[in-house]
Amino acid sequence: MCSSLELAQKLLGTYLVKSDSNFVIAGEIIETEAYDQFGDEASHSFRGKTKRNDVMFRSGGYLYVYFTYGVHYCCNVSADKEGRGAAVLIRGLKPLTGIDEMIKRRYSTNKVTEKQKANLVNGPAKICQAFNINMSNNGLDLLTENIYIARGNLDSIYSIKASQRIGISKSKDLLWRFTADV
DNA sequence: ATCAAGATTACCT
DNA sequence: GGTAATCTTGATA
Repeated sequence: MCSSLELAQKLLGTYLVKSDSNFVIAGEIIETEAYDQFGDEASHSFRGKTKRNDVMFRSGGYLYVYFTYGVHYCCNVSADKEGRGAAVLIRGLKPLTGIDEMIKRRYSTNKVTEKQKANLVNGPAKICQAFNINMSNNGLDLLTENIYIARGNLDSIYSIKASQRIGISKSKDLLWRFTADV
């Protein structure tokens, strides 16, 4: 598996999919951030392996879920090789399938304003809420389980824009946030 | 044992 | 633009 920097860009345009018993929900990944063990003080893995960040140190393709601010879950895809603490935070999606289900989970109603619709999955914790991803999914193998990444329509190639990562205080200068521009 | 900070969000002015 | 909500982790003693 490639580095987190590389993976963060490769994931743009792919689909994050979760199949539950009665439905499938999916969104196209349009915003990501790379985190790495070395040279990146903002990374959970910067000070080495712990119980919490263990999944970051696995080889690429595992789901790393963490709980933060006492409220929110965020999900990442582990990157790089075994022993290297690297991952990509999924920050933004374009809703594709199972939108009603996402709305229900986010707003516990099926009637929403345009504004709410626009804010459905445009943040890492919002995605976890809409997909019902939590610590029980931490360490899940994205190759064999009910949450996975699907290759999208290759026609939809965006220009990739790099920028500063959101919500961090250290290593702010790194341009490791990637967005898909139409 | 204690404590500060946190890869966020929603709601307020 | 500011802030409360809310709790776990990791660092320090």
